[in-house]
Amino acid sequence: MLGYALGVSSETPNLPRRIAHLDMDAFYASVELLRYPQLKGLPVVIGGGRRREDDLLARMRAAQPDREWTIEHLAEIPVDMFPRINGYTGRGVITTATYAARAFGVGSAMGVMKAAQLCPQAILLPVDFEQYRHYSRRFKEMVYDIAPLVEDRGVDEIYIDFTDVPGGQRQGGRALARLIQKSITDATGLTCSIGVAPNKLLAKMASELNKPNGISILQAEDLAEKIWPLACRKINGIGPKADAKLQAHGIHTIGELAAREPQWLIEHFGKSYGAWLHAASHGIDDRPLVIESEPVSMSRETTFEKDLHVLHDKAALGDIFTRLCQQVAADLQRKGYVGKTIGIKLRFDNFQSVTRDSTLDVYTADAKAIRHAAGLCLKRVEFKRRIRLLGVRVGSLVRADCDQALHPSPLKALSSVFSAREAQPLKEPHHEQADLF
DNA sequence: TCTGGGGTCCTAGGACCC
DNA sequence: TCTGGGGTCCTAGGACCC
Repeated sequence: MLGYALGVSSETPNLPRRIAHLDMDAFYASVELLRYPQLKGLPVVIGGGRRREDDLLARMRAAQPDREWTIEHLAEIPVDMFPRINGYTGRGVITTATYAARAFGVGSAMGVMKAAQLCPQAILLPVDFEQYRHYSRRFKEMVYDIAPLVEDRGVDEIYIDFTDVPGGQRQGGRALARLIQKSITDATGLTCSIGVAPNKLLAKMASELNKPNGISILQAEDLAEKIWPLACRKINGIGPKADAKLQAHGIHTIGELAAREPQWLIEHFGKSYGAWLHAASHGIDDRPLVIESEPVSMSRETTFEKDLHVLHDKAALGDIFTRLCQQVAADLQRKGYVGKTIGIKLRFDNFQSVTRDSTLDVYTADAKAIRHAAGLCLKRVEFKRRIRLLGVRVGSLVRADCDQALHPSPLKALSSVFSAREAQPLKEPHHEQADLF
Protein backbone atom coordinates (compact mmCIF):
# COMPACT_ATOMS: atom_id res chain seq x y z
CA MET A 1 0.00 0.00 0.00
CA LEU A 2 2.78 2.37 1.00
CA GLY A 3 4.87 1.24 -1.96
CA TYR A 4 2.01 1.90 -4.31
CA ALA A 5 1.38 5.34 -2.88
CA LEU A 6 5.01 6.22 -3.42
CA GLY A 7 4.77 5.02 -7.00
CA VAL A 8 7.28 2.24 -6.46
CA SER A 9 6.49 -1.09 -8.05
CA SER A 10 7.15 -4.06 -5.84
CA GLU A 11 8.13 -6.27 -8.76
CA THR A 12 10.67 -4.22 -10.65
CA PRO A 13 13.45 -1.91 -9.61
CA ASN A 14 13.15 1.60 -10.99
CA LEU A 15 14.98 1.22 -14.25
CA PRO A 16 15.16 4.13 -16.68
CA ARG A 17 12.41 3.92 -19.28
CA ARG A 18 13.60 2.53 -22.64
CA ILE A 19 11.08 2.59 -25.46
CA ALA A 20 11.75 1.25 -28.93
CA HIS A 21 10.03 2.21 -32.15
CA LEU A 22 10.23 -0.38 -34.90
CA ASP A 23 9.46 0.54 -38.48
CA MET A 24 9.53 -2.00 -41.31
CA ASP A 25 11.58 -0.74 -44.27
CA ALA A 26 9.49 0.11 -47.38
CA PHE A 27 7.13 -2.57 -46.11
CA TYR A 28 4.65 -3.14 -48.96
CA ALA A 29 7.36 -2.93 -51.60
CA SER A 30 9.65 -5.26 -49.63
CA VAL A 31 6.89 -7.87 -49.33
CA GLU A 32 6.36 -7.69 -53.11
CA LEU A 33 10.10 -8.22 -53.67
CA LEU A 34 9.90 -11.46 -51.70
CA ARG A 35 7.80 -13.01 -54.46
CA TYR A 36 9.33 -11.05 -57.31
CA PRO A 37 13.04 -11.14 -56.38
CA GLN A 38 13.90 -10.33 -59.99
CA LEU A 39 12.79 -6.74 -59.24
CA LYS A 40 15.39 -6.20 -56.52
CA GLY A 41 17.30 -2.97 -56.98
CA LEU A 42 14.80 -1.59 -59.52
CA PRO A 43 12.47 1.36 -58.98
CA VAL A 44 9.16 -0.23 -57.93
CA VAL A 45 6.11 1.57 -56.59
CA ILE A 46 3.03 0.11 -54.95
CA GLY A 47 -0.29 1.79 -55.59
CA GLY A 48 -3.20 2.20 -57.92
CA GLY A 49 -5.94 -0.40 -58.01
CA ARG A 50 -6.37 -3.67 -56.19
CA ARG A 51 -4.59 -6.82 -57.27
CA ARG A 52 -6.28 -8.57 -60.16
CA GLU A 53 -5.80 -12.27 -59.59
CA ASP A 54 -2.83 -13.66 -61.41
CA ASP A 55 -2.85 -10.86 -63.94
CA LEU A 56 0.81 -11.33 -64.67
CA LEU A 57 0.50 -15.11 -64.92
CA ALA A 58 -2.33 -14.77 -67.42
CA ARG A 59 -0.11 -12.57 -69.57
CA MET A 60 2.72 -15.08 -69.32
CA ARG A 61 0.43 -17.92 -70.39
CA ALA A 62 -0.55 -15.88 -73.41
CA ALA A 63 3.05 -15.00 -74.20
CA GLN A 64 4.46 -18.49 -73.62
CA PRO A 65 1.60 -21.01 -73.98
CA ASP A 66 4.08 -23.89 -74.37
CA ARG A 67 5.00 -23.98 -70.67
CA GLU A 68 3.26 -23.99 -67.31
CA TRP A 69 2.75 -20.73 -65.37
CA THR A 70 1.48 -21.03 -61.80
CA ILE A 71 1.95 -19.21 -58.51
CA GLU A 72 5.19 -21.23 -58.14
CA HIS A 73 6.77 -19.46 -61.09
CA LEU A 74 6.33 -15.81 -60.12
CA ALA A 75 10.07 -15.34 -59.71
CA GLU A 76 10.62 -16.46 -63.32
CA ILE A 77 8.52 -13.76 -64.93
CA PRO A 78 10.88 -11.57 -66.97
CA VAL A 79 11.25 -8.00 -65.73
CA ASP A 80 10.02 -6.52 -68.98
CA MET A 81 6.65 -8.22 -68.53
CA PHE A 82 5.83 -6.10 -65.46
CA PRO A 83 3.50 -3.12 -65.90
CA ARG A 84 5.22 0.25 -66.03
CA ILE A 85 3.89 3.29 -64.25
CA ASN A 86 3.67 5.40 -67.40
CA GLY A 87 0.79 3.29 -68.73
CA TYR A 88 -1.37 4.19 -65.75
CA THR A 89 -4.28 6.58 -65.90
CA GLY A 90 -6.25 6.93 -62.73
CA ARG A 91 -6.65 8.54 -59.35
CA GLY A 92 -4.48 6.26 -57.26
CA VAL A 93 -1.67 7.33 -54.96
CA ILE A 94 1.65 5.69 -54.15
CA THR A 95 1.56 3.80 -50.86
CA THR A 96 5.19 2.68 -50.91
CA ALA A 97 8.23 3.09 -53.14
CA THR A 98 11.46 1.08 -53.12
CA TYR A 99 14.61 3.01 -52.24
CA ALA A 100 15.60 2.86 -55.92
CA ALA A 101 12.35 4.70 -56.77
CA ARG A 102 12.78 7.17 -53.91
CA ALA A 103 16.03 8.25 -55.51
CA PHE A 104 13.87 9.80 -58.26
CA GLY A 105 11.83 11.76 -55.73
CA VAL A 106 8.92 9.36 -55.69
CA GLY A 107 7.31 8.97 -52.26
CA SER A 108 4.28 7.87 -50.28
CA ALA A 109 0.95 9.68 -50.75
CA MET A 110 2.10 11.07 -54.09
CA GLY A 111 -0.37 10.78 -56.97
CA VAL A 112 0.56 7.97 -59.36
CA MET A 113 0.36 10.37 -62.28
CA LYS A 114 2.96 12.63 -60.72
CA ALA A 115 5.22 9.70 -59.86
CA ALA A 116 5.02 8.65 -63.52
CA GLN A 117 6.52 11.98 -64.53
CA LEU A 118 9.38 11.70 -62.07
CA CYS A 119 10.19 8.08 -62.86
CA PRO A 120 8.37 6.80 -65.98
CA GLN A 121 10.34 3.53 -66.06
CA ALA A 122 9.21 2.54 -62.54
CA ILE A 123 7.32 -0.73 -62.21
CA LEU A 124 3.84 -0.31 -60.76
CA LEU A 125 2.39 -3.09 -58.64
CA PRO A 126 -1.13 -3.04 -57.18
CA VAL A 127 -1.60 -3.31 -53.41
CA ASP A 128 -2.21 -6.72 -51.84
CA PHE A 129 -3.29 -6.04 -48.27
CA GLU A 130 -3.89 -9.67 -47.47
CA GLN A 131 -0.26 -10.45 -48.11
CA TYR A 132 0.95 -7.45 -46.10
CA ARG A 133 -1.27 -8.41 -43.17
CA HIS A 134 0.19 -11.91 -43.26
CA TYR A 135 3.77 -10.60 -42.94
CA SER A 136 2.61 -8.03 -40.41
CA ARG A 137 1.35 -10.78 -38.13
CA ARG A 138 4.56 -12.74 -38.57
CA PHE A 139 6.96 -9.96 -37.65
CA LYS A 140 4.84 -8.91 -34.68
CA GLU A 141 4.82 -12.48 -33.38
CA MET A 142 8.61 -12.53 -33.49
CA VAL A 143 8.78 -9.35 -31.42
CA TYR A 144 6.11 -10.47 -28.99
CA ASP A 145 8.10 -13.63 -28.19
CA ILE A 146 11.09 -11.52 -27.18
CA ALA A 147 9.44 -8.44 -25.65
CA PRO A 148 5.73 -8.80 -24.81
CA LEU A 149 4.80 -5.17 -24.16
CA VAL A 150 3.96 -3.99 -27.67
CA GLU A 151 1.81 -1.13 -28.94
CA ASP A 152 0.40 -1.76 -32.41
CA ARG A 153 0.67 1.29 -34.68
CA GLY A 154 -0.63 -0.23 -37.87
CA VAL A 155 0.54 -2.82 -40.33
CA ASP A 156 4.25 -1.91 -40.38
CA GLU A 157 4.99 -0.13 -37.09
CA ILE A 158 5.10 -0.87 -33.38
CA TYR A 159 6.39 0.53 -30.11
CA ILE A 160 8.09 -1.90 -27.74
CA ASP A 161 8.80 -1.37 -24.03
CA PHE A 162 12.41 -2.48 -23.45
CA THR A 163 12.56 -1.21 -19.85
CA ASP A 164 12.13 -4.50 -17.99
CA VAL A 165 13.07 -6.94 -20.74
CA PRO A 166 16.27 -8.87 -19.95
CA GLY A 167 19.06 -7.14 -21.87
CA GLY A 168 16.80 -4.19 -22.70
CA GLN A 169 19.05 -1.72 -20.89
CA ARG A 170 22.37 -2.98 -22.29
CA GLN A 171 24.05 -0.41 -24.56
CA GLY A 172 20.92 1.71 -24.24
CA GLY A 173 18.88 -1.06 -25.88
CA ARG A 174 21.14 -1.78 -28.85
CA ALA A 175 21.70 -5.43 -27.95
CA LEU A 176 17.99 -6.19 -27.76
CA ALA A 177 17.27 -4.18 -30.91
CA ARG A 178 19.86 -6.27 -32.78
CA LEU A 179 18.27 -9.48 -31.54
CA ILE A 180 14.82 -8.37 -32.69
CA GLN A 181 16.11 -7.24 -36.07
CA LYS A 182 17.82 -10.56 -36.65
CA SER A 183 14.77 -12.58 -35.56
CA ILE A 184 12.52 -10.68 -37.96
CA THR A 185 14.88 -10.97 -40.91
CA ASP A 186 15.51 -14.67 -40.27
CA ALA A 187 11.77 -15.37 -40.07
CA THR A 188 10.52 -13.19 -42.92
CA GLY A 189 13.39 -12.01 -45.10
CA LEU A 190 12.33 -8.43 -44.34
CA THR A 191 14.38 -5.67 -42.72
CA CYS A 192 13.37 -3.00 -40.24
CA SER A 193 14.77 0.06 -38.52
CA ILE A 194 14.65 0.49 -34.76
CA GLY A 195 15.06 3.56 -32.58
CA VAL A 196 15.43 3.26 -28.80
CA ALA A 197 14.90 6.30 -26.58
CA PRO A 198 13.44 7.39 -23.22
CA ASN A 199 9.92 7.77 -24.67
CA LYS A 200 7.70 7.16 -27.70
CA LEU A 201 8.16 10.61 -29.21
CA LEU A 202 11.96 10.33 -29.32
CA ALA A 203 11.93 6.64 -30.25
CA LYS A 204 9.83 7.44 -33.30
CA MET A 205 12.29 10.09 -34.43
CA ALA A 206 15.26 7.85 -33.64
CA SER A 207 13.98 5.07 -35.88
CA GLU A 208 14.12 7.51 -38.81
CA LEU A 209 17.74 8.45 -38.21
CA ASN A 210 19.35 5.31 -39.58
CA LYS A 211 17.23 3.82 -42.34
CA PRO A 212 17.04 1.23 -43.78
CA ASN A 213 17.99 -1.74 -41.60
CA GLY A 214 19.50 0.52 -38.94
CA ILE A 215 19.50 0.95 -35.19
CA SER A 216 19.63 4.29 -33.45
CA ILE A 217 20.11 4.77 -29.72
CA LEU A 218 19.01 8.07 -28.26
CA GLN A 219 19.60 9.36 -24.72
CA ALA A 220 17.97 12.43 -23.22
CA GLU A 221 21.29 14.28 -23.38
CA ASP A 222 21.50 13.75 -27.18
CA LEU A 223 18.52 16.05 -27.75
CA ALA A 224 20.37 19.22 -28.76
CA GLU A 225 22.83 17.44 -31.00
CA LYS A 226 20.59 14.91 -32.76
CA ILE A 227 17.02 16.25 -32.60
CA TRP A 228 17.17 20.03 -32.57
CA PRO A 229 18.69 20.30 -36.07
CA LEU A 230 15.75 18.36 -37.56
CA ALA A 231 12.78 19.98 -39.32
CA CYS A 232 9.69 20.52 -37.11
CA ARG A 233 7.76 18.26 -39.48
CA LYS A 234 9.76 15.29 -38.13
CA ILE A 235 7.80 15.48 -34.88
CA ASN A 236 4.94 12.99 -34.91
CA GLY A 237 1.97 15.32 -34.48
CA ILE A 238 3.19 18.28 -36.51
CA GLY A 239 1.53 17.95 -39.90
CA PRO A 240 1.51 20.13 -42.99
CA LYS A 241 -0.80 22.79 -41.52
CA ALA A 242 1.03 23.30 -38.23
CA ASP A 243 4.36 23.20 -40.06
CA ALA A 244 3.32 25.92 -42.50
CA LYS A 245 2.17 28.10 -39.61
CA LEU A 246 5.45 27.55 -37.76
CA GLN A 247 7.42 28.40 -40.88
CA ALA A 248 5.42 31.59 -41.30
CA HIS A 249 6.75 32.57 -37.88
CA GLY A 250 10.29 31.74 -38.94
CA ILE A 251 10.42 28.46 -37.04
CA HIS A 252 11.94 25.73 -39.19
CA THR A 253 13.84 23.40 -36.88
CA ILE A 254 12.91 21.69 -33.64
CA GLY A 255 15.67 23.70 -31.97
CA GLU A 256 14.05 26.95 -33.07
CA LEU A 257 10.76 25.65 -31.72
CA ALA A 258 12.38 24.75 -28.40
CA ALA A 259 13.77 28.27 -28.12
CA ARG A 260 10.31 29.87 -28.12
CA GLU A 261 8.67 30.77 -24.85
CA PRO A 262 5.86 28.37 -23.95
CA GLN A 263 3.61 31.39 -23.43
CA TRP A 264 4.24 32.57 -26.98
CA LEU A 265 3.40 29.11 -28.36
CA ILE A 266 0.19 28.99 -26.33
CA GLU A 267 -0.85 32.40 -27.61
CA HIS A 268 -0.37 31.36 -31.23
CA PHE A 269 -1.33 27.67 -31.17
CA GLY A 270 -3.82 27.37 -28.34
CA LYS A 271 -3.51 26.22 -24.76
CA SER A 272 -3.34 22.51 -25.45
CA TYR A 273 -1.41 22.33 -28.73
CA GLY A 274 0.92 25.18 -27.76
CA ALA A 275 1.91 23.50 -24.52
CA TRP A 276 2.39 20.22 -26.34
CA LEU A 277 4.63 21.86 -28.98
CA HIS A 278 6.85 23.17 -26.21
CA ALA A 279 7.08 19.81 -24.46
CA ALA A 280 7.67 17.89 -27.68
CA SER A 281 10.48 20.17 -28.82
CA HIS A 282 12.19 19.47 -25.49
CA GLY A 283 11.79 15.73 -25.92
CA ILE A 284 9.23 15.44 -23.12
CA ASP A 285 6.58 12.75 -23.55
CA ASP A 286 4.93 10.73 -20.76
CA ARG A 287 2.45 8.78 -22.88
CA PRO A 288 2.25 5.14 -21.88
CA LEU A 289 2.24 2.33 -24.41
CA VAL A 290 -1.31 1.34 -25.32
CA ILE A 291 -1.09 -2.44 -25.24
CA GLU A 292 -4.70 -3.18 -26.09
CA SER A 293 -7.49 -1.04 -27.47
CA GLU A 294 -11.01 -1.32 -28.82
CA PRO A 295 -12.07 0.17 -32.16
CA VAL A 296 -14.13 3.37 -32.07
CA SER A 297 -15.49 3.27 -35.59
CA MET A 298 -15.42 1.30 -38.81
CA SER A 299 -15.92 2.76 -42.26
CA ARG A 300 -15.79 2.09 -45.96
CA GLU A 301 -15.30 4.71 -48.61
CA THR A 302 -14.53 4.85 -52.29
CA THR A 303 -13.25 7.44 -54.74
CA PHE A 304 -14.92 7.12 -58.12
CA GLU A 305 -12.92 6.78 -61.31
CA LYS A 306 -14.81 9.81 -62.55
CA ASP A 307 -16.79 12.36 -60.58
CA LEU A 308 -20.46 11.42 -60.46
CA HIS A 309 -23.53 13.59 -60.71
CA VAL A 310 -26.23 13.14 -58.12
CA LEU A 311 -28.99 13.07 -60.75
CA HIS A 312 -27.30 11.82 -63.87
CA ASP A 313 -25.52 8.93 -62.09
CA LYS A 314 -28.27 8.19 -59.62
CA ALA A 315 -28.39 4.44 -60.28
CA ALA A 316 -24.63 3.95 -60.03
CA LEU A 317 -24.48 6.02 -56.83
CA GLY A 318 -27.30 4.03 -55.30
CA ASP A 319 -25.53 0.75 -56.03
CA ILE A 320 -22.22 1.97 -54.64
CA PHE A 321 -23.95 3.33 -51.55
CA THR A 322 -25.69 0.01 -50.87
CA ARG A 323 -22.43 -1.88 -51.38
CA LEU A 324 -20.56 0.36 -48.93
CA CYS A 325 -23.27 -0.26 -46.31
CA GLN A 326 -23.04 -4.00 -46.88
CA GLN A 327 -19.27 -3.91 -46.55
CA VAL A 328 -19.31 -1.99 -43.27
CA ALA A 329 -21.98 -4.32 -41.94
CA ALA A 330 -19.90 -7.36 -42.92
CA ASP A 331 -16.79 -5.84 -41.29
CA LEU A 332 -18.71 -5.21 -38.06
CA GLN A 333 -20.20 -8.71 -37.99
CA ARG A 334 -16.92 -10.44 -38.81
CA LYS A 335 -15.14 -8.59 -36.01
CA GLY A 336 -18.05 -8.83 -33.56
CA TYR A 337 -19.03 -5.19 -33.07
CA VAL A 338 -22.21 -3.14 -33.23
CA GLY A 339 -22.53 0.63 -33.39
CA LYS A 340 -25.20 3.27 -33.05
CA THR A 341 -23.80 6.34 -34.79
CA ILE A 342 -24.30 6.02 -38.52
CA GLY A 343 -22.64 8.53 -40.78
CA ILE A 344 -21.83 9.38 -44.35
CA LYS A 345 -18.98 11.27 -45.95
CA LEU A 346 -18.92 12.99 -49.31
CA ARG A 347 -16.12 14.64 -51.18
CA PHE A 348 -17.02 16.99 -54.01
CA ASP A 349 -15.04 17.63 -57.17
CA ASN A 350 -13.39 20.63 -55.53
CA PHE A 351 -12.12 18.31 -52.78
CA GLN A 352 -14.37 19.84 -50.15
CA SER A 353 -15.63 17.18 -47.73
CA VAL A 354 -18.85 17.08 -45.76
CA THR A 355 -20.05 14.59 -43.17
CA ARG A 356 -23.43 13.92 -41.65
CA ASP A 357 -24.19 11.47 -38.89
CA SER A 358 -27.03 10.42 -36.70
CA THR A 359 -27.18 8.45 -33.49
CA LEU A 360 -29.74 5.68 -33.19
CA ASP A 361 -31.36 4.39 -30.01
CA VAL A 362 -30.21 0.84 -30.64
CA TYR A 363 -26.90 -0.67 -31.64
CA THR A 364 -26.76 -2.37 -35.01
CA ALA A 365 -24.51 -4.15 -37.49
CA ASP A 366 -27.29 -4.75 -39.98
CA ALA A 367 -26.73 -3.64 -43.57
CA LYS A 368 -30.35 -2.59 -44.11
CA ALA A 369 -30.52 -0.61 -40.87
CA ILE A 370 -27.23 1.10 -41.70
CA ARG A 371 -28.38 1.83 -45.24
CA HIS A 372 -31.63 3.36 -43.96
CA ALA A 373 -29.98 5.63 -41.39
CA ALA A 374 -27.20 6.60 -43.80
CA GLY A 375 -29.82 7.36 -46.45
CA LEU A 376 -31.48 9.85 -44.10
CA CYS A 377 -28.07 11.47 -43.49
CA LEU A 378 -27.61 11.84 -47.24
CA LYS A 379 -30.87 13.79 -47.50
CA ARG A 380 -29.42 16.49 -45.26
CA VAL A 381 -26.68 17.28 -47.79
CA GLU A 382 -27.01 19.90 -50.46
CA PHE A 383 -25.59 18.73 -53.78
CA LYS A 384 -24.23 21.62 -55.79
CA ARG A 385 -21.22 19.90 -57.30
CA ARG A 386 -20.25 16.54 -58.72
CA ILE A 387 -19.24 13.91 -56.23
CA ARG A 388 -15.74 12.44 -56.05
CA LEU A 389 -15.99 10.21 -52.99
CA LEU A 390 -18.69 8.50 -50.98
CA GLY A 391 -18.20 6.84 -47.58
CA VAL A 392 -20.24 5.15 -44.87
CA ARG A 393 -19.19 5.02 -41.24
CA VAL A 394 -20.49 3.32 -38.09
CA GLY A 395 -19.24 4.76 -34.80
CA SER A 396 -19.89 4.50 -31.04
CA LEU A 397 -18.94 0.84 -31.27
CA VAL A 398 -19.36 -1.75 -28.53
CA ARG A 399 -18.77 -5.47 -28.63
CA ALA A 400 -21.80 -7.28 -30.05
CA ASP A 401 -21.97 -9.52 -26.97
CA CYS A 402 -21.79 -6.80 -24.32
CA ASP A 403 -24.69 -5.80 -22.04
CA GLN A 404 -25.37 -2.48 -23.74
CA ALA A 405 -25.70 -4.14 -27.12
CA LEU A 406 -27.77 -7.06 -25.88
CA HIS A 407 -30.21 -5.18 -23.64
CA PRO A 408 -31.19 -1.82 -25.07
CA SER A 409 -32.51 0.35 -22.26
CA PRO A 410 -36.33 0.27 -22.34
CA LEU A 411 -36.27 3.83 -21.00
CA LYS A 412 -34.28 5.01 -24.01
CA ALA A 413 -36.56 3.26 -26.44
CA LEU A 414 -39.61 4.75 -24.75
CA SER A 415 -38.17 8.24 -24.53
CA SER A 416 -37.45 8.26 -28.24
CA VAL A 417 -41.18 8.02 -28.87
CA PHE A 418 -41.66 11.37 -27.17
CA SER A 419 -38.32 12.92 -27.95
CA ALA A 420 -38.62 16.37 -29.45
CA ARG A 421 -35.31 15.85 -31.24
CA GLU A 422 -36.70 12.79 -32.94
CA ALA A 423 -40.00 14.41 -33.83
CA GLN A 424 -38.58 17.15 -36.01
CA PRO A 425 -36.03 16.59 -38.73
CA LEU A 426 -32.50 17.88 -38.16
CA LYS A 427 -32.17 21.12 -40.09
CA GLU A 428 -33.99 21.53 -43.39
CA PRO A 429 -33.91 18.38 -45.43
CA HIS A 430 -33.39 18.93 -49.10
CA HIS A 431 -36.69 17.52 -50.22
CA GLU A 432 -36.03 17.83 -53.91
CA GLN A 433 -33.25 15.28 -53.44
CA ALA A 434 -34.95 13.12 -50.88
CA ASP A 435 -35.30 10.13 -53.18
CA LEU A 436 -32.04 10.43 -55.04
CA PHE A 437 -30.08 7.56 -53.60
C1' DT B 1 -0.33 15.94 -62.24
C1' DC B 2 -4.50 16.96 -58.78
C1' DT B 3 -4.59 14.65 -54.18
C1' DG B 4 -6.47 6.51 -51.56
C1' DG B 5 -8.57 4.32 -47.68
C1' DG B 6 -8.84 3.36 -42.90
C1' DG B 7 -8.51 5.25 -38.69
C1' DT B 8 -8.00 8.55 -34.02
C1' DC B 9 -8.45 12.67 -31.55
C1' DC B 10 -9.66 17.54 -30.80
C1' DT B 11 -12.57 21.67 -30.94
C1' DA B 12 -16.66 24.13 -30.76
C1' DG B 13 -21.49 25.08 -30.46
C1' DG B 14 -26.07 23.78 -29.09
C1' DA B 15 -29.45 20.94 -26.56
C1' DC B 16 -30.72 19.38 -22.35
C1' DC B 17 -30.53 18.37 -17.45
C1' DC B 18 -29.54 19.44 -12.68
C1' DT C 1 -38.84 36.01 -13.15
C1' DC C 2 -34.10 36.18 -14.19
C1' DT C 3 -29.59 34.39 -14.14
C1' DG C 4 -25.83 30.99 -14.13
C1' DG C 5 -22.67 27.22 -13.98
C1' DG C 6 -21.38 22.35 -14.67
C1' DG C 7 -21.81 18.03 -17.04
C1' DT C 8 -23.02 15.10 -20.86
C1' DC C 9 -24.45 14.01 -25.36
C1' DC C 10 -24.75 15.04 -30.16
C1' DT C 11 -23.09 16.88 -34.59
C1' DA C 12 -19.66 18.96 -38.11
C1' DG C 13 -15.33 19.87 -39.46
C1' DG C 14 -10.57 19.38 -39.53
C1' DA C 15 -5.71 17.97 -38.38
C1' DC C 16 -3.03 14.22 -38.31
C1' DC C 17 -1.23 9.41 -38.79
C1' DC C 18 -0.19 4.88 -41.21
